[in-house]
Amino acid sequence: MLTRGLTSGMAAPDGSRREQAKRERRVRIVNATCNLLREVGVEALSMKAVAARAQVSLSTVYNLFDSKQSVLARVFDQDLARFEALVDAAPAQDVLERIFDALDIAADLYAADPAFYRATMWRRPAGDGELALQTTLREPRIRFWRTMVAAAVREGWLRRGVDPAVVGALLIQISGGVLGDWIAGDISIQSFRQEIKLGYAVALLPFATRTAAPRLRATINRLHHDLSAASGRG
Amino acid sequence: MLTRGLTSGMAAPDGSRREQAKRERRVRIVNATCNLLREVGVEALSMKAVAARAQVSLSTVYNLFDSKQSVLARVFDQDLARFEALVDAAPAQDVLERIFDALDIAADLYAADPAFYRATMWRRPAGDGELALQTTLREPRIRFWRTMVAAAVREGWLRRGVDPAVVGALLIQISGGVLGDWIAGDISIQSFRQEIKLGYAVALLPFATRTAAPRLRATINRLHHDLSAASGRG
DNA sequence: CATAAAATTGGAACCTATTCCAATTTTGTC
DNA sequence: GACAAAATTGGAATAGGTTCCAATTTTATG
Repeated sequence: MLTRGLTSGMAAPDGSRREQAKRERRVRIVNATCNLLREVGVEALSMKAVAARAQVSLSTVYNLFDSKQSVLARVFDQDLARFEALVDAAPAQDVLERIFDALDIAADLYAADPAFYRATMWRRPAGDGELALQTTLREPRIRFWRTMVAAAVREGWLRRGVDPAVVGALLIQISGGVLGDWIAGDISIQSFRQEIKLGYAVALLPFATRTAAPRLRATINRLHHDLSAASGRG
Repeated sequence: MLTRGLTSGMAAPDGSRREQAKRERRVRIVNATCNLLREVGVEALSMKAVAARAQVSLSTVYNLFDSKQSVLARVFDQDLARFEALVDAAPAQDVLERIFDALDIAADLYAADPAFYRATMWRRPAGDGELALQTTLREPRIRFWRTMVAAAVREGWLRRGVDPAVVGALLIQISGGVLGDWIAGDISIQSFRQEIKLGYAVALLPFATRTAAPRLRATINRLHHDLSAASGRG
């Protein structure tokens, strides 16, 4: 004991083979979860299957993660990071445009991999254990939209004095609601795209400056018209 | 077989002692579920406990209901019926007022029995089985709000040509989002009341007639101010 | 009342998530 | 290479939801 170095009592340093091996196992587990999610959905996703796919024992999964939930949380983190990278890479003229581009990017992702997102974003029918996920998903996404709103205020699209937290919360509520409709199978990805943009335009309008308001009003009128036509036919 | 009456092969008629006994058992099961929900929350709600409380065997529960989920669905139905009755009974001057009264009534219900609503409305952290509930809850609630919007159009608060389905969907999305925040514990019931009203006012404003718009704008300004002050302090 | 259909019941059985433990393997350090 | 700490592993054990079944009770009908 007397001769132990500074790391005594702590885990081995990050660079150690041991920690690296753990990291790799965690990655394998998260990837396995991703893939299984796509293949069988959340409902049928068992920890045993995850362990097998990751070539790791069930015990190890519980060693490296607290619960199924926390494995899924990593999956969501990865997905959000990917989304944010795509939004950053998009060639938008201004923040207002970037906001609506982001919605398109999200819709593209969902459309490209519906099984994954349906499985991922929401929870099962009844049972036992689905709220935390919502929360897990919500937090980092709130931060994203609050940042966007703050930027929109800075750029003069939203009035000075608008609280990014308040408007950001509104946006999240809408995106969550529309996402829920899509996941529940109530609406097509096409309607998703229209409804979420309509919702965002509506949520921003009361806080818009004279510069932004006409653009938002035009968006609202166009989307309300399109959606109305669709709901009329349906 | 030859002498059997018209009900052959079918369940006994509704008035029969048999059907009535079944109905009573179903009621006992739903009530037991309600009470247990309040006492222990969803997470700890077991079908065994429900059966015991309802003085029925576990097998009987599964005889009369498909799953835990469908028992919970009945609980939600009852709750919605109660909510609608309260809204109907509220002494509102006009539909616009009735809409915001309904939000207050909902908030009152939640405030009066947070354990029940937290347990009821959303689902658990991770686990297995929570989407259907969302859907179960959503459908009848969409109908409610669509009806309100349609009435608002009829009374001249919202412009003719506004599609109740489209605006109703927006309202549901907002209420679901704010409810989620409250259930997740992110906001107080006080903020809930403010956020949901703000959201509704925002959602209605772009579709409002000249009569309604000033009222909605005033509501938006007031609530944004209040919420902004709160978020600034927090 | 007798008999058949309909429900209820208790219990076994299966599948999950999660925890615990003892045995074993891997890694870090001397 | 030897020794100790750290992880992994397999398997048992607990709990809950759900299904299945055989035995029993209740209800409907003659």
